[in-house]
Amino acid sequence: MTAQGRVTIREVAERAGVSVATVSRVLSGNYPVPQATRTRVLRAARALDYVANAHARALVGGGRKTVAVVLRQVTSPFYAQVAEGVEAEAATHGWLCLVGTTGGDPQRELEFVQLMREEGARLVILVGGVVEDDAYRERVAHYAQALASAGARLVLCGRPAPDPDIPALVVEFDNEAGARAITGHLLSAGHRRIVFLGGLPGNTALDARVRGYRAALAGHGLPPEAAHVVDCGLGRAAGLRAMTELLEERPEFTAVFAGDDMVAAGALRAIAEAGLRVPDDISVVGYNDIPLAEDFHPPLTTVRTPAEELGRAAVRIALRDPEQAAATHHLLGTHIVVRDSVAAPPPGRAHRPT
Amino acid sequence: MTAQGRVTIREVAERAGVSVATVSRVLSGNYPVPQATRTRVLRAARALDYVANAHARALVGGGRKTVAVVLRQVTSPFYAQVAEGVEAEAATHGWLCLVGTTGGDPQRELEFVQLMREEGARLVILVGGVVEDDAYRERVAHYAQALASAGARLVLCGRPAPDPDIPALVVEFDNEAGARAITGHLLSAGHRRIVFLGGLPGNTALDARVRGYRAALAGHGLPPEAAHVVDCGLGRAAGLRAMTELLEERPEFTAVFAGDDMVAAGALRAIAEAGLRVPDDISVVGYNDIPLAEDFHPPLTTVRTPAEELGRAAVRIALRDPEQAAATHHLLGTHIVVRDSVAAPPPGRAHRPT
DNA sequence: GTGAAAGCGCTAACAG
DNA sequence: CTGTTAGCGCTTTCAC
Repeated sequence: MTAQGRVTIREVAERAGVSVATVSRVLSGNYPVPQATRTRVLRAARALDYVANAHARALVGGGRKTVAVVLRQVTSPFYAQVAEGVEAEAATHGWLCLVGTTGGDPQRELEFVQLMREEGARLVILVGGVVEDDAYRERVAHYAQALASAGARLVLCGRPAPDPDIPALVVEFDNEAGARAITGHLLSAGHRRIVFLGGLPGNTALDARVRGYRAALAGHGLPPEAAHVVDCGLGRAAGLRAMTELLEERPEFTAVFAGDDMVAAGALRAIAEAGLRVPDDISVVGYNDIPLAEDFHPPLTTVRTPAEELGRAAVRIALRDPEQAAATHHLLGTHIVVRDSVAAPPPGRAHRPT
Repeated sequence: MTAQGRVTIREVAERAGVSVATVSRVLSGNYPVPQATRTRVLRAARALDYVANAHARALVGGGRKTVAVVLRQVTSPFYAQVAEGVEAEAATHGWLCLVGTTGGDPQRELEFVQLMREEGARLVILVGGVVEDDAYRERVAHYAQALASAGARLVLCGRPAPDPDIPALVVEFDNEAGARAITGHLLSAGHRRIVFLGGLPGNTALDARVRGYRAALAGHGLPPEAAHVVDCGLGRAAGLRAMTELLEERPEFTAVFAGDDMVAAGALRAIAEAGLRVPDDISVVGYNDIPLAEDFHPPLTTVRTPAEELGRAAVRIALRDPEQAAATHHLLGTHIVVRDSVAAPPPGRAHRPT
């Protein structure tokens, strides 16, 4: 059994001396029931500490609405904030929130989505950039179609819809604009040799940032060769390693644009270990403005992506207008938060040609 | 309906030209079925993209095992790690993991536990210290009893069992020992005026740390008045505010023991804003060793509490030996990780009497 | 007003 | 080997 000694509606009915139908009516509260019986039933339920069986309820149709979030990991500050946003907004609407993590494994993602179909989730939210290959497109198209045919909806947060007529709602940040802006900030400070640390070719979020970075460079009249992208991927460890190598091999840059704040953390550490100072010797900027970015040394100038708002928006939009929401694309804005990790390049190194 | 167009087992049966029982049997795989029919059924299920209805399954007994974690918030690095541990261990066992957040509100905690009872969760894990008052004790006793009578189990992570014979499993860190050790570390460096920042009277985790702090002081032959506990509560903002005030009013201390790493982050910032340096002017230690603690300025010396392991242990122990596990108390060890935020007190201030 | 009864989709006897 | 059937706990017509 689902639970050995669980109290059922029948026992409540017996104790209250009414039928199960009456108990159901009282508990659902969607049907007029005279005050007298009402209290009798309530008292019985209270006494037995009765809780309804959610599965039975779901089976017959009145189930609790469920939203599922799928992320790579909850320990990433950024993902955690998105999850919190989803959870908070879901709670607001009285929905239940399921969280699943995949560790970045497409197989586990698939299993989890399958599981959510079984559980009857009405909303499945996939969070985070991915490498967008054919396998991905096919997989997501399948999710969307399967979910849709069961009356559920798919939301992609920060990852692209594989096909415009796939019934999926896309909500993401304007990565390209954000990257363009922060690169512009570096440019304005006088930097010309800026390396982008943390590329991840195929990953849509990172690719967009790289695009924005290149666009800003070009917009400033710099030649395409001025761009220097290091494809080390994300994470503090990657940033630390890549920056260390870069410092040894080709230190002819004055600023670093890290793919996200964790990469920036690693880069900062590498620079410190090399005996250099930020921002005096090298300027560094990040992306996302995670909660502890201002506790880095020095406090990090970065792009603020309101992650919790992303999560909230995802469920809000999906719930607000189901029909219209499908197959639409929502872009959330970002802005720069200036702290202490950017300064003018050191005198001898500014404007130095390639 | 639970979902408009959801494919049911009956449709699969029809398409495969067998009975629903047969379909159920091949899908469950717990009953011998000849290869021929087996493939026919599988093919039909595949073609229809059938997924079983988890609620119907749960209703009849074969439901998926579910574990629920309840935490204050997922954006706290520490809680996030615990949640990740629970999720990972649950996934290992093929269990589903539900995450609920309360924002610290007992009312929401109660609602969530109720919800988990409805959902038929077999394991409910409450994470994080709380203020232990009569209301709390009563509430938890009720959870435990209700869960137990439904064949489910309650696990308290980092919070005390209200009563030894309440059927709840307790798994937590030895806060007192950890606090004693790190205070000892400060003492060994020569500090005698150490303030504990982040007390939260009634909160069992913090109270234990304060006890460890006092014990270490006493063990070093210092009088009880040497202890100075600032009850500012947890969080970066609290640490920042409290430290700022402290620096203005009573700067006669040489080291700070922050209740956790977030408080330490705030304290560090306050000290920097006051124009003082860590560890030259003031030493600072934290608690928990969150992932970014080494990116603070300076890298923070702190107590490592393996949070993910706490989460894993909670489910592992609960699952391993249900009978024995109930009403037992498990203490997980911690250790100091030394980084750069502690030094000897500045010459003029060491050993200065009260 | 309230009860009896028909399922929701599935599994597990129990027959055949 | 496979089909029939009886529920799991609940909501919801449909009668009384």
